[in-house]
This record gives sequence, structure tokens and C-alpha cells, in this order.
Amino acid sequence: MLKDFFLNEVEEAILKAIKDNKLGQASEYTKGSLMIEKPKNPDFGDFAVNVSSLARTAKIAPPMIANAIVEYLSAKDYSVSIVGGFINFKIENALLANAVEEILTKKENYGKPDKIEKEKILLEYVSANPTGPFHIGHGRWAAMGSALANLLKFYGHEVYQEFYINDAGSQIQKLGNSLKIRVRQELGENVDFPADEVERKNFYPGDYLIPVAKKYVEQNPGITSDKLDVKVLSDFAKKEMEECQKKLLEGFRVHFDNFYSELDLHNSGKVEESYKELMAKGMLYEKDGAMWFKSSEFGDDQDRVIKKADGSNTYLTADIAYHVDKLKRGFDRLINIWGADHHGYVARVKASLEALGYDPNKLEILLGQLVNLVINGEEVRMGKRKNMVTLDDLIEEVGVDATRYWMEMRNIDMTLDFDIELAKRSTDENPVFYVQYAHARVCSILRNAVNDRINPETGEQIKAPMTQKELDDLIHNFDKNIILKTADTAKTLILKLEEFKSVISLSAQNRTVYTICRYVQELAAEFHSFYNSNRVICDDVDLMKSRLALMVAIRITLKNALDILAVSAPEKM
RNA sequence: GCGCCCGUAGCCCAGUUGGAUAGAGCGUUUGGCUACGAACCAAAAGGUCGGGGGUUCGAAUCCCUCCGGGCGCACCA
Repeated sequence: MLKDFFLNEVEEAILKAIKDNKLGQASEYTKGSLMIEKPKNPDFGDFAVNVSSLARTAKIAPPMIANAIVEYLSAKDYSVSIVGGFINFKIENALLANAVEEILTKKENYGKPDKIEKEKILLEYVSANPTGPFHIGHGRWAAMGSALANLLKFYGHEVYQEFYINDAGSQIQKLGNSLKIRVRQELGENVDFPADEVERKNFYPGDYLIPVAKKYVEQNPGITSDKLDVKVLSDFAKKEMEECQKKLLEGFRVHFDNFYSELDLHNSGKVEESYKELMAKGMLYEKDGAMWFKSSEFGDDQDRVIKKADGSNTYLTADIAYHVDKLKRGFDRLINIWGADHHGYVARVKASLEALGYDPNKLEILLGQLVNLVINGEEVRMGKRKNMVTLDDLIEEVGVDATRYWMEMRNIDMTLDFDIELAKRSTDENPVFYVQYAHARVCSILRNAVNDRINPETGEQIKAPMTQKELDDLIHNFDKNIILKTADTAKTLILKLEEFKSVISLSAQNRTVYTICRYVQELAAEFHSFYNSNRVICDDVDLMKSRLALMVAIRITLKNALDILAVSAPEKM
């Protein structure tokens, strides 16, 4: 990419200059310590590098250093100017034509780096209890996680997506008890959940179990209240909830490779196994009748109970076994997306891996801030179960594209206010439509280039400027001289297209999805701006061809980016 | 009290890991469709980067401190 190209140019020049003793007292330079940036003011140039940081070791003023380095630059296909400690580069059209050519050649692979250190990554996200429908917060992890998976795959990693089902523990009992009440209601009994706040917490009083109860009664004709078995009911409800969650995820374009059951983990003996291993390594001790893990020896603020006084395991015990199992399955890297409310668990899970002799740095935990639902400008508290807005409702109301985009467009470190009204609106306030509109518009131009049209006023037929075959030829047998025709007017647009490669690299390395959203909005803006001041289909045939090639490049890049976000790229809207 | 996240234009957010005059979008004001989609474009106004110290050639960015908001601090999951 062009950034790397200029960085390489500068670094080569520096090394030569040092060899010739032209950089004062600087005797060495480590590659990668300088950075190519885009000048704030485009008059300076298209790319720039600030060499001021070399001033200290060289003991020369920054402008002098810049001058010395410039002496060694090839200046082929670009020109150079110096302002203070900045070396500014202005690129020539040949480089722009190369950029477009690259897009047309690589197509759906455009944006992928040539070579990376490929890793086998296990990405775990959502991982909810199978005790009810997803709420709006799960939607953020679902959208971000799946987009991150797409991004890392696109970047070149091998990504395995996993959902950890929290199907063991007291909440399943609670689910069974709740369904029992719903089934008894279905059988005509006059029962309800306890009115007392505290007792009510032992149940899930949401309406969503009513249809499950109906289904259970249908499938078990003749069942009576006295024959209801909580264990059977829990299993039934659990299965129903899991099905319901899986269906929703598919519709939300979230595809897991595996659903990993916590219950299976317990039954497999792996939990007991890692417990014994910790014991064998002397990492456990007994206090107040419980077994404690010495996590504070590995950076946690305190030790943690790993087996309760009643002999049962804590959640952490299973989580340790789960993460050990992930590593045993041969992954180079584990990435988890967790809600910020779980941040206290980071230290203890990492501690356990270290205690068992694994590298805790293989586990990356991305903590995401929570989501607030905003209706009519007012924050709606999520805590109250009865007013819960489910993810299902939200998608139904807002649509998959807009819901995903709004979840993806914010930095994970930010609390997200999800404004339903705003997300629904298909106006300027909604960036997802702005981007999709750009794609549709490009497609429209490409259609017009090959379709006959009718003049709405005179009614006469206007012949298409070219055939589909001519358009295909233009793309497949790309002539670099053609694109040079439009390089001047489309310079910022082409540079933006070229930037996609940097955006992918940075986003993948930093595990950020919102940067893709920002990019795609910027690219759409560049296109719309270009569109308003330049006609693509015009009388100058070479110019038209040149701009059509550019349109195809835009369509490819927009599509590649939107595919990562799993937001559709419509040809018409 | 302790830990993590956040505080940048009226609103919502960027800010390329310490660099050039702090930037987009929305909203406001003003212009632009008898040729490719106006769900668009162009322009203007709008800032004590929460406050105060410090580090250095240089700070929205790093350190300290205070203020404000969110989330955690279980032998729950």
C-alpha cells in the first residue's frame, strides 16, 4: 500500500544517509519507528512523514535532517517538499492508476494483505444463558463479534466462532420452575409467580414461556399438574430457548461454528480434571470449608473460591476448564468478547491459565461497554424484566442492516445509546442508508452505461453508450492509460480507495470494527462528492471508460467493506 | 473505599498510539436538480479538548490530582 511504499522509501534513504554519515550523531535506525501520515492540509501533499523524532539522537535541527534524507530519495512517481520537520510527498498519476488497477484485478480479495502471520483464532462471543430471549445488549456482541470474525478472516486468519452455552447451574432449575408455573396455568390452574420481590427473583416471569408451555402441553396430551417434573421441564425449556436463540442469530447473520455446552463440559470430566491439576500444582488451599485458588499470586486482587463448602463448583471452575480446553484444541489465540460487567473475571481467568503453565497472553479479552436503549430521547432501563425489549423486537422494528450497523459503528469502549427512532429513520441522520445509497448509485450508473434508456420528455429511445461486453472488457483487460484520464479529478477518491488496505490492517490488528464503518462512510462521501461534480457517462468515450472503471473499483471496495460488516450492499433501494 | 470504561462544537462521535491551523455527521443558516438516483452536493457559523498541576522542542493524546457519569467489587451464573 502507498503508506508502506513511502515508509520504505524514507527508511531506505535514512539507512543510506547514516551509512554516508550525513545524519549527524545518529548511528542507527530501527525500522518502523517512523510513521506515514496524511497531512492535515492537502496543500502540503498526499502523504507525509515527520522526522523530528530523529533530531534528538542526531543532534541536528529537524529541517536539516529532512533535507539530508531527501537527498537520498528516488522521487520516482512522486515529488517531495520539506516544511519544518515534515517531508511531504505528492504522488503522480501513475501511482493512482496502479491503485485502481489493483482493485479491478483483485476484486473480492481487494484489501487483503499479501502476507501476514496467520493465526488460528478461537473467537468466543454472546455466550448467553439459554433461559430467555436475547436482550438488546446481546445484539451488540452478536453484531460486533460476527463482524470481527469476518474482518479477521478477511485479513487472513483462520477463525473459529464459538458460543458457550451457560446451561449448567441454578438458573436452569429456575427456568424449570418458571415453566412449571406456566404449564399449570395452561392446564387451567389459578397459580402465578410470587408477588414478593425477593421470592420472585427465583423465577423468570417473562411472557416468553407461555408459548413454550402451550407447546409442552400439546406434546404431552393428558399431562396433569401432579406429574410435572422440573428436570424434564428445564430440559424442554432449555432446548426451546436454544432453538429460538439459534434461529435469531442466523437471521442476524451471525454464524457460529460451534455451540459449546457447559453441561457437556462438566459431564466430560474436564472440570474435575483441571481442578485436580490445579491441586497437583499446589495452587489450591482450604479455608472455611471451601477450596480456594491462589489467583492473587498471578495478578488478581484476591484469591477465588473454586469449590464451595457444599462441594459444588463455582462458575470460575468451569470457566478455567473451558479455557484450558480451548488451548488444548490447538488454537494460537483466544479472543473473548465480554460485557464490561464481567471485567472482574479477566484477572482470575488469566491467572488460572498462568498457574496451569499456559501463556496468559494467548487470551485476549475485549471488554465492551453496555447498551442503553433510548426511546423518544429517554433512556429505558433494561433491568426491569417486564419492560424488556428483546433483540427480536428490535430487529423486527429496525431491520437487520440498520441494527447491525448501529451496533458496529461505535467503539467498543463507549457505552452505546441505541436510539430506536433514529435507527429506523431513513434520513441523513442514519449513516447506514448513506453508505448503501452510494452503492446503489454506483450500480445505477453501471446499469445506465449498458442499458438503453427512454428520454422522459421526448419519449425517444437513447441508445446505451456501450454494451455489457465492452464494459466487461474494460474491467478484465484493464488499460492503465485509460484511468490516467480521470486521475486528476478523482485523486482524493482514489486515495480513499487505496486507504482501504491500511484500514483493514489497522482494524484487524486493533480488533476494531467501528473503524470499518468510519471508512465506509468516508468512502461514500468521497464518491457522492465526485458524483456531483463529474459526469461518468459522457461524450468523451475515453473519459467515460476511465470513470466507469473507477465506478467498478468503488463498487468492489464498498462491497468488500460491507460484507465484513454483514450489512447488505443493495443494487437498488 | 478499590478496580475498569468514559468526559472533545447545541447533539452524537473521530482524532492514525506525542506532531502542521483539533475534525466528520446531525441540527442551524445560505446556495445547487429541463442529462448518470436531491436518500445527494457546496459553503458558513459553532471549541478554555471536564478543572488544575507536571513531563519536553511539542500534549486532546503520557504522569499526578480533583470533579462529573457508567459498570463491577459473591462460597450467583
